[in-house]
Amino acid sequence: MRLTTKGRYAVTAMLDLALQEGKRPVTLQDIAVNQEISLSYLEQLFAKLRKAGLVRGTRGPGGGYRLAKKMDSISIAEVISAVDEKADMTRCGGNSDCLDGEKCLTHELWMELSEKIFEFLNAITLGELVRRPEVIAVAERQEAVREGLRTGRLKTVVVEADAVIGTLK
Amino acid sequence: MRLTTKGRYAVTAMLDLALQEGKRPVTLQDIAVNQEISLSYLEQLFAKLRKAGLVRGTRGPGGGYRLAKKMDSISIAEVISAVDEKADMTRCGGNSDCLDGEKCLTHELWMELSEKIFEFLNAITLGELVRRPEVIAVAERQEAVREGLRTGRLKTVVVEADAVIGTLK
DNA sequence: TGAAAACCAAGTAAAATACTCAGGAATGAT
DNA sequence: ATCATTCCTGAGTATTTTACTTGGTTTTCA
Repeated sequence: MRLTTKGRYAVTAMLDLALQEGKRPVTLQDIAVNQEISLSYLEQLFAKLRKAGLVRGTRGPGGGYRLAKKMDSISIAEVISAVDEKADMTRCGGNSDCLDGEKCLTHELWMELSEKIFEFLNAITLGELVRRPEVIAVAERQEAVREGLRTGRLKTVVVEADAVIGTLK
Repeated sequence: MRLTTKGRYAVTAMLDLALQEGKRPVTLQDIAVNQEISLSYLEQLFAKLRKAGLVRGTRGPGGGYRLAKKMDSISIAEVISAVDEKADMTRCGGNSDCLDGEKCLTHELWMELSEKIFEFLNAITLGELVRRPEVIAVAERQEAVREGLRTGRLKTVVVEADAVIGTLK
């Protein structure tokens, strides 16, 4: 179980989806603006999430992404595994032949730690996160912005922000 | 607390030192051969370990490295922190202003996990590892090889291995 | 028909990792 | 004294991963 910003991006995006569950599908454009992740990068991440059976996309206007399973049965570990192709790790990648066909000195230690991390992340679901007070608080702030966008009050700001992002990235 | 092969190299090398504690100082050349890590890379890692006050080097023939503290008071977390310059992590690197000066959705989750990993690794010392049966087993095998080297029985093999490593790396 | 969205493939810039190379400086053994 | 051994230092490099860009194609609603 590796821990990178890539996995974090995926979890954040999935959480965004979970928070909007029940409403219309969420577009990647929407997530890109909200979580400040590049749209094309999100597309790549979602290709993997889709292949892992975690999300379903619908095309065309009004389309977007939805969770493919109940949010209470999607663990954080699942999400991270979906996007983190289990890079070789060079040594101790899971096989016990890390050093000349034998276990290296610290083999058991890393396996133990990896197991602990997995257990921790596997015990937490998107559903649980959605119910956490601090997540709700952040989500409400973001929802206010989103609402502003939809009613057109902040349209100008967004177009400008979009232009800026376009020039920056 | 990041987890990379770099940190693993460092822990493995430190464990090697701990296993030889009480005998003559261990040379990096020795570790390089035993753990199959490049000598120059080891030198860089040990520069950091030294700056962190974890090892002491003595120069000249018969020199090498020794632990600078009791092995029971050196935690794995300490070793990893010493070599892993806390790369920015781009988001959620520890500061709570990961997204426009505000916490991002999953901020607390990552902080919580990071804390858990640290606790786990901080609770394990080199001393404990040295006493683990599986470590002792691997160490004994490696010690046999080392012994062979010193008595000269395997000298040729080593010189050859060295030459091969030299051409490969 | 056309815009909005997912989908797809290839390429790229920046950063981190894992080294190499080329020395210099201290120290023990001869 | 000199030499081999060892630590120590700094600069450079190859590879990999991350994060992103570009430029499309396809589906679907209106």
